[in-house]
Amino acid sequence: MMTSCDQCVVKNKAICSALDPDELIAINRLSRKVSIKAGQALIWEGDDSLIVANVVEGAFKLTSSLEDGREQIIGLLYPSDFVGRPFGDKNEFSVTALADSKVCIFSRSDFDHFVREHPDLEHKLLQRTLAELDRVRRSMLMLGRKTAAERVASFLLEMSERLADASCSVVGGNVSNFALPFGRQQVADILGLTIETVSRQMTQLKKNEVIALPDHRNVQILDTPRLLNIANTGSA
Amino acid sequence: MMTSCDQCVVKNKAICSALDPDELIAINRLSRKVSIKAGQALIWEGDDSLIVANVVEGAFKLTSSLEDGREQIIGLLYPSDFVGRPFGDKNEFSVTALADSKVCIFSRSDFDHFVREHPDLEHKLLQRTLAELDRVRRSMLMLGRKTAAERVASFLLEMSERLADASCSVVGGNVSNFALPFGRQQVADILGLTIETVSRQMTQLKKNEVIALPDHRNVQILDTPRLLNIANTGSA
DNA sequence: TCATCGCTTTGATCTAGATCAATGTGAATG
DNA sequence: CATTCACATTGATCTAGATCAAAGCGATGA
Repeated sequence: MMTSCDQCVVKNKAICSALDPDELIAINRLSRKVSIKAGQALIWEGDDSLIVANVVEGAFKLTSSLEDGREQIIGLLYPSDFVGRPFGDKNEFSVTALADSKVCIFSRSDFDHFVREHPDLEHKLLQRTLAELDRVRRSMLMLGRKTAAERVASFLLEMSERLADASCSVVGGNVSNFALPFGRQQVADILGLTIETVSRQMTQLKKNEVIALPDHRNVQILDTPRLLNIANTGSA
Repeated sequence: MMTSCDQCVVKNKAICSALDPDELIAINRLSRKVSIKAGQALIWEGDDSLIVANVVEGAFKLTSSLEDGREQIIGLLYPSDFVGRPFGDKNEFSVTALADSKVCIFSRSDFDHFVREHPDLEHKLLQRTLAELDRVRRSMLMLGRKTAAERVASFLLEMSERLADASCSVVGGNVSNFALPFGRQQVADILGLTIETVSRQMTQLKKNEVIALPDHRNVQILDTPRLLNIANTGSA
């Protein structure tokens, strides 16, 4: 028996990978694929938690804002990532598409029930939540205690881990190429800085030949050890 | 049949509350109560994840540090809170007692196995982890985007929620009394500020009669609405 | 009762990063 | 191919909060 889950591009990485074929058929009945245009919100801060979803394609930002418009990006979500607040009645954060995206949506109550009946799925969800908690806690150290230079360096290293294009890496070298999936303002909102400070730190790194900037979106790490050093101690 | 869990002061609030009497007997065999003196570490950043625990008595801080000694407090742990990193092989953060404390310790591998065999327990753990994730994400907004005045006000409100002593509240009033379980430096490490800035913000709030400070450890909130306003907009 | 010690507060100054203000750049559009 | 528009960079200045440096407590203990 075929389900649309069989053809899902994230079936092996999303939490669904915990399910066997019968279970996939069951969960498939609860889901629907939805397209979201860049800039469109999937979940609003303060909304009741009515849906949860898997990211299938594209990218999202998870944000929290102050009344006067100051915004902090709390996390980035890529294909196979899980979105939403299961087992809770409010969404405390907004989820907005950074690029044209596709998600596989479930009603939260359907999902909650299904999860409780499938411990392996619940286990996958727990593991993901624990990993995300580690990641968020790491960024608390960054936001609370790191300088602008340290933040930008840490950010570039983290992005290169997530996005490094293996096909571009020079054999035997430590060169790493990647395209940031968003602009400088978003970087600033991730790092808790202003756009100008981010820009200045980037040009500084370029001047010192730690990175190259072929264009505004692309980054090439030239000297990983030095970048690592800056990320952890601020000193070049 | 009696187990020491029967007499445990946190049995109704800790994750163990998901277990029935038979299961309590089983998990009891895996646990041991340990006393930790104030200032002593239970877990070190970077250690292998060999144990997990429930806090039974006292208070702990969860911290992350930079090589040069800058420290960020990532969370506070009170009785019934769960400590440690299940289903992972490294502790990314340190856990240190703020006061003389007692914990109920499990070997991580024992605990991991036991949890996987008891879905209700795993569910409790998931709910706790999701709630903690919400809390940590809220503090990312604080660390990334709030001013010193906003941080201190938010902190006092959060502490009053956690620690407000009902017996001290004036009938019909909105007065709220509580004792901070730690000194100014720790507050600074929670808020990503220096001790001097925290102190200045506190005296400012006192001068404006938003709070009273009977002594260094005790706080009395005199004007909750105004404090709320400062927490969210910075303006008195 | 008065030293001592570990905080906390207060004051003076400095600076990293914000803010304000042009200027540059490159992709999209007529 | 100019024009525009959305970002990014760069420069000049300002300021919130850090840093440096003295005092104030309020416990402890001789």
